[in-house]
Amino acid sequence: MTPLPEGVLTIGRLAKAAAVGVETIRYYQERGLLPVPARSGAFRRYPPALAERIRFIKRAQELGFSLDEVAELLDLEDGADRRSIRRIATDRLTQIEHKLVDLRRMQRVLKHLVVECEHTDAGRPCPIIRSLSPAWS
Amino acid sequence: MTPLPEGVLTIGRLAKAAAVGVETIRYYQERGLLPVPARSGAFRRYPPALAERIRFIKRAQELGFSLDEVAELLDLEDGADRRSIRRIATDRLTQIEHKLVDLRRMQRVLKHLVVECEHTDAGRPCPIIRSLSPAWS
DNA sequence: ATAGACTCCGTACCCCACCCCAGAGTCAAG
DNA sequence: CTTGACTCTGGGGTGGGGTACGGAGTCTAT
Repeated sequence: MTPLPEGVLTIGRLAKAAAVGVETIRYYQERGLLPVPARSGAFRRYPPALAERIRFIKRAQELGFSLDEVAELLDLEDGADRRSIRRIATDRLTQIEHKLVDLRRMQRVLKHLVVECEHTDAGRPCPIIRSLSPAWS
Repeated sequence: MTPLPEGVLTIGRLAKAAAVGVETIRYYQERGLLPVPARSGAFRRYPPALAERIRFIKRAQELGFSLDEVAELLDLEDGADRRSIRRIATDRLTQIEHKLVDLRRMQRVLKHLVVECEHTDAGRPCPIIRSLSPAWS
């Protein structure tokens, strides 16, 4: 089970090299993120360099790109069309900034409610519940 | 089609009053977020006050609570067990703070990359792509 | 009595990025 | 040649929060 022709990997070895599951690789192939591999018999055979492409995908995901966005990035991978690449990155940046605004708002409201709840007379209604009840908005 | 006994709503009218879909109400019932309603014949009959409970749920969702968390809050709705209520709220707060840290990291990295890309020689590889390629990490 | 609006229930489907399984086939080492 | 590790395909499941469909039943106004 050593790579037969040197430098050719089975799907399992590629998966290990890229630290992903076998299913992930088949899935990426279906999504068009990886090239359709050569076959020897029924088995897929991969060049080891593909592990780098998979790690590229994983890194992009960690930055919050969806697989569709990653596919776009891969199409532009030669780096020639810098404007398009920047557009994808800035779009993503805008989404992140919107999400940050939302989360900060939630954080502010909840923090306030928790503090208020701690400092409110036990006899009176809990401010957290009260804030959710329509009559008190 | 006016409410038959005064102050009793069909599911459709309750849905309209609470500004949600009919399916949402049936779904909430299944999830245990709403009481099993009385029936007149085969049709569910609701007291109008339930619209407030539904709006409670929707408000809680806007603060980022999951339906499971909302169910917990509803169990504590009388507001007596303030400690438990605060625990749910502070748990949610912790989740939000973790998410904020993640998003700020993504924002920082992407911002940096976009700026770098703008100020880099067109002849040299795009820094955004380069940053995703394993060899350059 | 009939049209049309509403409701019933169950089931299936949406998105996303996979994971898991069964059953059959394949491969290399001992 | 056998063993055991690997791979193949196809299909289903996950979670979260619903939405959509469709045939049948029910209600109300005219």
